[in-house]
Amino acid sequence: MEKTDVLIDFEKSLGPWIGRTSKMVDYYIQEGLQQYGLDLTKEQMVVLKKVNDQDGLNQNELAFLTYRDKSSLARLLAKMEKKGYLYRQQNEEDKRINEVFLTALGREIFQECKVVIKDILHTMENNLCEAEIQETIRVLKQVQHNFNAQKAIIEEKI
Amino acid sequence: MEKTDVLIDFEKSLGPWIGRTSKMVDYYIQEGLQQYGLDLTKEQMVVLKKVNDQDGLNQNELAFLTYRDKSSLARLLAKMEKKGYLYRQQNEEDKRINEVFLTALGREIFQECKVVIKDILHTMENNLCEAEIQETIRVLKQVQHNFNAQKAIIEEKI
DNA sequence: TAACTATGGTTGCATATGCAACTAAATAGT
DNA sequence: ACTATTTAGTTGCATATGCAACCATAGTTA
Repeated sequence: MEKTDVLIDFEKSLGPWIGRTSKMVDYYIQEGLQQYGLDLTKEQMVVLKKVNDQDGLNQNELAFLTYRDKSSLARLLAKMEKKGYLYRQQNEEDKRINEVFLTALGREIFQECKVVIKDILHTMENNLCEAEIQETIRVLKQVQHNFNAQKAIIEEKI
Repeated sequence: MEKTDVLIDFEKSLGPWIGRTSKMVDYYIQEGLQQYGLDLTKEQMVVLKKVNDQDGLNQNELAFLTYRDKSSLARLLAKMEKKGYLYRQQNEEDKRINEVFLTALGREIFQECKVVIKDILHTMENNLCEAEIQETIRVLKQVQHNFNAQKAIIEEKI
């Protein structure tokens, strides 16, 4: 009785559906990159995209923008640097800072990436109209807002 | 010009929003479990829940139901078994199969988990009405369906 | 100037993940 | 009955992750 109760609540909640769908998206991005023969993981792709959008960001900024811990970002950068997709340049004014730039190869790889991303996004949005998509994004933004608001409340108490 | 173009498309697409929201959910679940002093990760919680819902499943079934590789599931089970939350029992008929059961401790831990889950789901759905939530779930299901359909098309070609 | 603090980045550690190669057990096919 | 194939589970390997402790540089304060 109680068991069934919880089960039903759970399946009618946003949480599990968001998680599962996200996992699926990740999987197909990974597969897409592989099919195009790109030596790049999904996570590295996210970083590549951000650096492509904006050159010269430092590691902390990039970590924030890609929703990662700075240590995790540092390790992604190290791998991508090794592959020759980007390089880190110490800032002369403030020697603590590394600014990140794409190499020519990095820019090239990203151009190929875009095709994969476009494919995935296109597939995802089959049989969905623009209004449904935008409405869903609005709900997801609200969910994010709810978490942030909750966090603010908790921190206020401390 | 082209750069801005891609940026806008991307931010108006479902993909990134689903991913970010999912990451946020994961984060708050982890935090919630920690705050309640539960020695359990989010992934272990998912497994705990499935086993609680249905005792006696084998590892392959559990892997499928929790959307994981069987190797990943095996390692989660090993950790949870070590903590005494569950045990694996070899099937007598078919000695290849391990059936998974919760211990009394496992059931107890799960009861505490439920509070955390409920809290998170409740927070997520603030300022959203039931219709919005169900509509969003419908869209997410459609996205999953689209991926499966796409996969079927590709496999057909092989 | 010396000491404290804040900030950017790295490293150790524990966790989780998928894939591929493997073992052992069960089943099918000859 | 013997061989081949399938299936359940494990293990090695490479990747990614967050947290906490750490180092070096910069900025602040006494």
